[in-house]
Amino acid sequence: MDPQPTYPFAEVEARWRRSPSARPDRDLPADASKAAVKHYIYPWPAPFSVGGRADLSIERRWVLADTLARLQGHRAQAPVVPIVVDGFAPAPPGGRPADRARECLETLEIRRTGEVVDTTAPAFYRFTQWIFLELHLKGLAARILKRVDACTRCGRKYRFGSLASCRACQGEISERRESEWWIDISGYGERLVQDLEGGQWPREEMLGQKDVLGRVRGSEVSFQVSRLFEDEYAELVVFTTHVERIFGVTFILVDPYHPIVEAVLDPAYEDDVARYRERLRKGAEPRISAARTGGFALNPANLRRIPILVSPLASVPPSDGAVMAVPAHDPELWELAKRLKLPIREVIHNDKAKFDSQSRLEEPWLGDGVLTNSGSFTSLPVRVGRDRVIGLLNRKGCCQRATRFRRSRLLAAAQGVWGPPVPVVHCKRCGIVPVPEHELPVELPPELAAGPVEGGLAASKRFVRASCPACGEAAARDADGILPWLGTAWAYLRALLPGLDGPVEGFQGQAPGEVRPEATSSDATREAPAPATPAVPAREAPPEERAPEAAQAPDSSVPSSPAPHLDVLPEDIDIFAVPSAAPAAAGDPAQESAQESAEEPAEEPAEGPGGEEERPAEPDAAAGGSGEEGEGPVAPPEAAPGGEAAAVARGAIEPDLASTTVEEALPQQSPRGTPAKEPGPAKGLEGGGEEADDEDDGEEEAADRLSSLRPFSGPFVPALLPVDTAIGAGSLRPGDILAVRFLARFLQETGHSPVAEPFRRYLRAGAVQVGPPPAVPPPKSPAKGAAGPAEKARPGDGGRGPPGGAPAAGEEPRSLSELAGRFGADAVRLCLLFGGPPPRPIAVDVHRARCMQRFLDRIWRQMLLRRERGRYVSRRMLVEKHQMIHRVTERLQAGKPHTAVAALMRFVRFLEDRETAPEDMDRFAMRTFIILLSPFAPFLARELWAAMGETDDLATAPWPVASDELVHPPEREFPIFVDGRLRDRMQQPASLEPEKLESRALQRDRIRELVGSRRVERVVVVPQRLVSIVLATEPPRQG
RNA sequence: GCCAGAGUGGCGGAACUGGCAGACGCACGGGUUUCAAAAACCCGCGGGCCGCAAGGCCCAUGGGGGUUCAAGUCCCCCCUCUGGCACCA
Repeated sequence: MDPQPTYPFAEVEARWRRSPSARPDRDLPADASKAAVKHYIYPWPAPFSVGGRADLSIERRWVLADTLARLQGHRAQAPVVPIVVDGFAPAPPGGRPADRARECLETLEIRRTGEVVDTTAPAFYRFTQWIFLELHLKGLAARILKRVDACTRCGRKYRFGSLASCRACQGEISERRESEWWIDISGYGERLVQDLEGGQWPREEMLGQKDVLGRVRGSEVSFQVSRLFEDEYAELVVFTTHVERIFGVTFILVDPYHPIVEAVLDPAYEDDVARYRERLRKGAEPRISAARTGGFALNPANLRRIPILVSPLASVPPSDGAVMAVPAHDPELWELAKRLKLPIREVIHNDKAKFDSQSRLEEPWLGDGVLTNSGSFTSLPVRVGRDRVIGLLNRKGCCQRATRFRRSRLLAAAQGVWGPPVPVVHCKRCGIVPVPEHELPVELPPELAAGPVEGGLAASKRFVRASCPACGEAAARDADGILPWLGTAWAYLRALLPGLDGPVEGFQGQAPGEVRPEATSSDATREAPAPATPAVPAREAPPEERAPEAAQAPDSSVPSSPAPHLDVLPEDIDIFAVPSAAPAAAGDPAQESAQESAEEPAEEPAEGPGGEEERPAEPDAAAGGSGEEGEGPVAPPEAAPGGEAAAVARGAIEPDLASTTVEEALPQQSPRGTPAKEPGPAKGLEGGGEEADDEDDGEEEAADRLSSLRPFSGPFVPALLPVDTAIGAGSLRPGDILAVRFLARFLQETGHSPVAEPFRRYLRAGAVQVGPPPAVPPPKSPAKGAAGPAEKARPGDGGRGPPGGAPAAGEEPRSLSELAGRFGADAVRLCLLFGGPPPRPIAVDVHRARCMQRFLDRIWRQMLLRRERGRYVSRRMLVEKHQMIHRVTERLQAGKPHTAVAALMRFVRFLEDRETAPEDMDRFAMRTFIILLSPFAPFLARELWAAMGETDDLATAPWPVASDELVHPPEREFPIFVDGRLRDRMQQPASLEPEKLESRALQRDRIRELVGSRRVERVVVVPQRLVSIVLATEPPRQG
């Protein structure tokens, strides 16, 4: 035989790439109503880093999407497959990701719909910002100032109060404030959980999301609280899952920074609490500890006065900063009570518990039991008691059922994050003022357009300087960056709105009444909003030039000038100054040494100055700007002294768990805590922590402020949503998906999107590692393979033996284009599909690519051979063919492309079988095979198609349908079991009646022999399947 | 610690609602071809036992119990690993 012909992929690909009809991408049709677009496949946006990557995870998603889309294409549909590149994600910058993505798509012959969407394009993030504003106006997004501890040496950040010195470099820890924007989703939790059931979520994803949301059902109990010698009462709401234990509550713990502390703290205890806080911060206090506040609460059940203490134990979820302590039934509280000599009162009795001679509990009882010491509820079982207690307290008006969610907020923007700027302005007079819609986008300054820069937005003075859209006074732009998820979370809508790049009514920047004074004029990119290639004028503001503190900061343990974060403000706008009368942090210089991190800790986003005092301060205040650095007209004022200390002194104490300050309070941070009322999402946040029981009003009011624009209202949006198949990245955490689902709900509620659930089906595609498996895991092989093959494994031959150590040099340096160049695009596609089940991570390497290439060669040969000789089609061939159709179709739709490929391979194997004549495959069979092949290996398929002389368009050739009759042939083999063991088989008509199957089975020689003289006790016949014979147990002679 | 998921040949992995375990691929062994090698092609390939052979039997889906005519699949206990949560989103 001649040397076996091989598939000349290079030549074929070149030919088809050159062909004008081969342009792989397409646009949404102009007229939606005529279009056959019915199917929407959405590969999750991803960062697309530039340069050699050892990771083809995105390509895997794209190929999977493309393969599924091609299948639909054969079903007379033009599926929509947008490609979105998330440039803001923390990927190494240094190029135009969108361009590289385009190249890659072309290489792999992936069809996309429309242009590659880049989240970093101002035309895109204009709407990210717009959505952000909608969230803000609806009262869901609010700004919070948060304390963090940061290492003064390496900049690493830690939770406030958690450490005494840097875990990584032992450097000194100092407090710093950071601003963050959070979205309150507590009102959406219930629906987010419920609607999981309806969707086609893989079990794992569903559980993950539920887990992240962390729904806890319980009750809220309000306690009257007061200072020691005062009669004035305030209210404290405590969440608990065990109301029935209310009679056992002997004290109350609150977070050391809980706002209620302010209300109840007795002057006599002020020092104690302050010291306690400080000791906690330094790690000098154990977790199980507490300090008295001198405040008391009234137990509504038995009207006893119980002390209020501050303790970190109060912040353990699901509690949100206050717990009613029942020490008798909680180990930690038990220990605390013992230490502080607080009373312990048994309320759940069980004889199994340990009691001392006076029948007092000897250790906390955690199990079940009946209520005791509980007034009229005594001796009720816990379950019953709970309902009764709720009933009682409810009548007293101090208890209601409540649901909490562990994740009730989403981080939407933060200081130092590289992302679209938060489109608001901070004005001394008006507070937080949204940038008007028509001024969107608020573009990134040029030095930040291409990638993150140390110090972030706040470092750009020109950016920060602005004027208040409301009053026209000088103001400062918010310097926080919006997190990547918010951009990608609406990208599936963007892809259906091709016009969104251009002018959109209501959004064009240069509207008549535009108020944008000096701040704008210097900003080059401002003028050209649209698709914007922000001509980056080579970093006009090198980071070094700004902020002298940065230079002095790195290792100085000396507190630098307090709060350098104000250096970004123009000197004449002293917006966030704190009353200079404030006790200037006198007490505590250490707290003030906020400073920038010179080097970024690897895992934290770039972090900058900026961030201001909470609460737009009273206008009369002025903190001196010492004007350290007079670059241009902008002189950074000196920071307002005593940010934190002053705040504390004024009593503006962080309401959230220990470490955050709300600027516009999120509901659950109001002193009362949050009643996360089920049905009503989107309570107004405005007005600080005022109780929003009149939700309707709040909502209406908010609605008034929402945008009247409907930019997302193209014809394709209702036609194609929800997305039919979303292909998520393996790296997506459940919380990320949750965020997208939340946003979808929000957009639906506000009338911007027709669907609340964005995805009909969700597939996850795991990571792809390029190259050979990481290393030889040494512990693995020695035990078993010691003698045989392990010894013989030849390490030398071209990366073969998987455990054989490093593959031959020269083989391995790889990239997508190199692989595609050596083995062809189809082979790479197959690698990505065949590598394993989508959710799992796979590897792609030269060896695997070659295997796929070999498979393509085998196809090539068979098809050439049969094109010459094929004449007829046998029944055997038909059955094989239809089984292949059935398997490929079903497996591909099921999201298991690797088994679909296996079905193709199986068929090819059948063709190669000796028993299969070269003549046995007619033209139709070949057509069918090629069509089935084409979603997986489009180049080869197209070449074969042309070689067959077919002239119709392969891409839209109708997908074959498997005939049931042939998939399940009329004659089949029935296994026969005797006593549960496979003993014989017989060929019989598939639909033979059970009775006949039974009798024919019993008549078989082999079965008669096995049965012998024993009695047939039972025969189980499964029609279409098998016969199972049960014999009576042997007569008991050898028993 | 809490919650969830997964453990199948030497490897990646198949197996629809309980119904012939190991599809497909790799690796490995033998053979054909070749001066030789690569490539290609053919045969074999979970383990053990009986048999010259055809063939047959037994054991095998982390371990141990159970339900069933029948268990990788369902139930209980245990072991191991992974993921999520708990200190961050």
